[in-house]
Amino acid sequence: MTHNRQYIAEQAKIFKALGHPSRLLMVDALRDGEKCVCDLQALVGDDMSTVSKHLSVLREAGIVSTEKRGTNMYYRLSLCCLETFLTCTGRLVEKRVLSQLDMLKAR
Amino acid sequence: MTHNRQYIAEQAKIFKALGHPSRLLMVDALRDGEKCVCDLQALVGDDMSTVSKHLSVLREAGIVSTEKRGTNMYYRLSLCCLETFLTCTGRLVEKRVLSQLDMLKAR
DNA sequence: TTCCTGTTTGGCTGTTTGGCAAAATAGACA
DNA sequence: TGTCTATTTTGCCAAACAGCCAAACAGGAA
Repeated sequence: MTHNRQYIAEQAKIFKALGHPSRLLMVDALRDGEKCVCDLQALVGDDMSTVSKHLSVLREAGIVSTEKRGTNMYYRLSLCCLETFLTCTGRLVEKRVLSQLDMLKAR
Repeated sequence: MTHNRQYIAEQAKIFKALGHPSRLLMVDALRDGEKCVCDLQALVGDDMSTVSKHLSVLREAGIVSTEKRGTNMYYRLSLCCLETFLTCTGRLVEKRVLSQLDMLKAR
């Protein structure tokens, strides 16, 4: 075992925060630079209040950080190492989709 | 944006599965080799049925795979690239804990 | 000051999750 | 065959979550 339970629980919080389609979509979008809430709202299409709540989950997990400039609040990624992992989980998803296609063909 | 929504949703499922302390604890333990359900049950301490349910979540997300040998069911990690990401989120957690300590000291 | 705009918070509802206990299942082995 | 033993499934309840609307808030502009 690598870490103790407290440690694990904190890390789980990070994963949990990433474990929602809207949140992951926003995080993914933030990979190419900061965005204001309005941008992200346009991206996911939910109610503004819903988006804001999702963002606060990401913020509390330490995945994004914020800065208010002028009238807007800008969110940017503060978890740097997503890149490789997203690539990896992406591959897993692809592999799974492919094998499901195989199963369909096999019937 | 890297992927489409379906893609993102599938990836989110992976993160969501990792986003529970017991599940992450088990996944972490599986990093040094396969274990049977009884081992994992001893590790997390929950009811056997609860552990089994957690494991099925991990299995459906494609994070672990299973093999029945003799009387036991063995679980092993099938998501290979956790290593680096866990290290990274671990660092984030550490940094956060440290800054919380600073805040405590500053009072 | 008031108004406007972008964002967050509070409250409500329906849905999902986590956990235990009990029942069901699948093999192994006598 | 029957009986263990390890695991999964089912049923239930409480707690947490997701989403919307409305209200509150903060800062800039008039």
